[in-house]
Amino acid sequence: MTKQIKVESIHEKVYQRLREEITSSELAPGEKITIRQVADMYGVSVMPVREALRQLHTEGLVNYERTGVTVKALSAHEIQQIIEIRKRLELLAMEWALPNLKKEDIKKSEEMLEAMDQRTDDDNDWRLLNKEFHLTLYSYCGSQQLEQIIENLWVSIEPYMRIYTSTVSSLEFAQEQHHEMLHSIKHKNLDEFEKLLNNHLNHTAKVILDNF
Amino acid sequence: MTKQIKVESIHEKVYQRLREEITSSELAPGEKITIRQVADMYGVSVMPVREALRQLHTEGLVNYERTGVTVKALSAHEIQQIIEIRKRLELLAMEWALPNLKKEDIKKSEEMLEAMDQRTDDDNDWRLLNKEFHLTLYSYCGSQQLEQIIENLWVSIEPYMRIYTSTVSSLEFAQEQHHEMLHSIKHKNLDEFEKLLNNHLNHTAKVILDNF
DNA sequence: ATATGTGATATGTGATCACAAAGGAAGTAG
DNA sequence: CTACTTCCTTTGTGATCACATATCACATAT
Repeated sequence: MTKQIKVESIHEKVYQRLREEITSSELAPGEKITIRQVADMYGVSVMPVREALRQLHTEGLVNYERTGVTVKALSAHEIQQIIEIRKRLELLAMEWALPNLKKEDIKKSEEMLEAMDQRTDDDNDWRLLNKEFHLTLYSYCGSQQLEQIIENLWVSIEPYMRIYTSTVSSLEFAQEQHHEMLHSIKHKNLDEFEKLLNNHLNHTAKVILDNF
Repeated sequence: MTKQIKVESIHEKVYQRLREEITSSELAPGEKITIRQVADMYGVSVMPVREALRQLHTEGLVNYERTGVTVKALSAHEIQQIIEIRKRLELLAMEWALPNLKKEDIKKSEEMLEAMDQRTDDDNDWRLLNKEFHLTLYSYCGSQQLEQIIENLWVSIEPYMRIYTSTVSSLEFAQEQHHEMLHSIKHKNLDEFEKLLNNHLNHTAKVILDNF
């Protein structure tokens, strides 16, 4: 038996790091990225940075322009569209996940929610937990492809979620909705979940767009 | 006024070429790709090939394994799931496209369909036209993101569409469905379109999976 | 003073070289 | 004859160098 060693290549690390910086808005939408600058900053050559940026470009997080690379900026309309797409796909994911969800899985999600209830004072913490909460539920859908698409959509609007999480009342309202959604999941009530999900995402969109 | 010159970089060309070879099954699912081999074949260095493969990897068309890169092979279940995702997203695309479709756009699609009627004897021709027919309609949806996702899904199962297009009776049946779908679009009847689209994709899935 | 042309800088792209790790082949011990 | 070890080949990865093009600044001419 060989112990699988996690060998993470440099371009993978750079990719993860850049992606984190984009989603956390350390690199703001529209900001310029230069390959050599990133390479120097991380103490690597330009090669891994190029591959990382190429991947981010394919995922739609950065734009290659005539000169330089910039962090992709979304219009209000695009954000609205992405949220609409999420409605459809996250419903489908839960549709597929429901039969696979065991009691202990739901129990785990409930605990996660309770942990989040205690973190409504820290945007950044809550934002990460929120992502984990949703994506964990969808991960039971049994489709790599669907999971991947949903995560990509999630990541692409994550820079704008700061607008959402910076409103304290939103977080507490969102937690209410989360509890209701999990309740509907517990009772395998997909129609109810659909309504709640749509409300949840409508509210998310509204808060973001009102403060855009 | 500057006349935008289309400067296509080498990695872009390699990407297009490899993607075409994969979707047309010249490179079969599971087949091994080596960077240097591709580089030599196209008379370029390994660099552009690496970037092209990285992009294809992000799109899910190739796998990076411990040694070598292979063309992604889908299971029957994955194909079924992708088609299910397509149902939801293509319905959404058409929902958004309907208000934007002008009479002349529909007229153009009708002409495309009629051209396809004459090509049911040539799988490959018909396959390309079929893709163009559908994606052109969706292109009016007004969402780059949605278009991109749909095209990616389309491309990822395209290698398996040969199974579908190699059945002559399928093509003629598909054409009937296409005419019906376009008819419902012409009359802005989204509910009807949804039914037809689902039937169309169910049939596609059935033919592929029966001959898998 | 403004506009145009020219040169310098910045930056993405491509080629080549070197390296490390994995897989396979061959040789040797039991 | 089998199994294990060793060496070589394959192959992806990363670094460095060279190049082309776009942008910007400055100078010069009208």
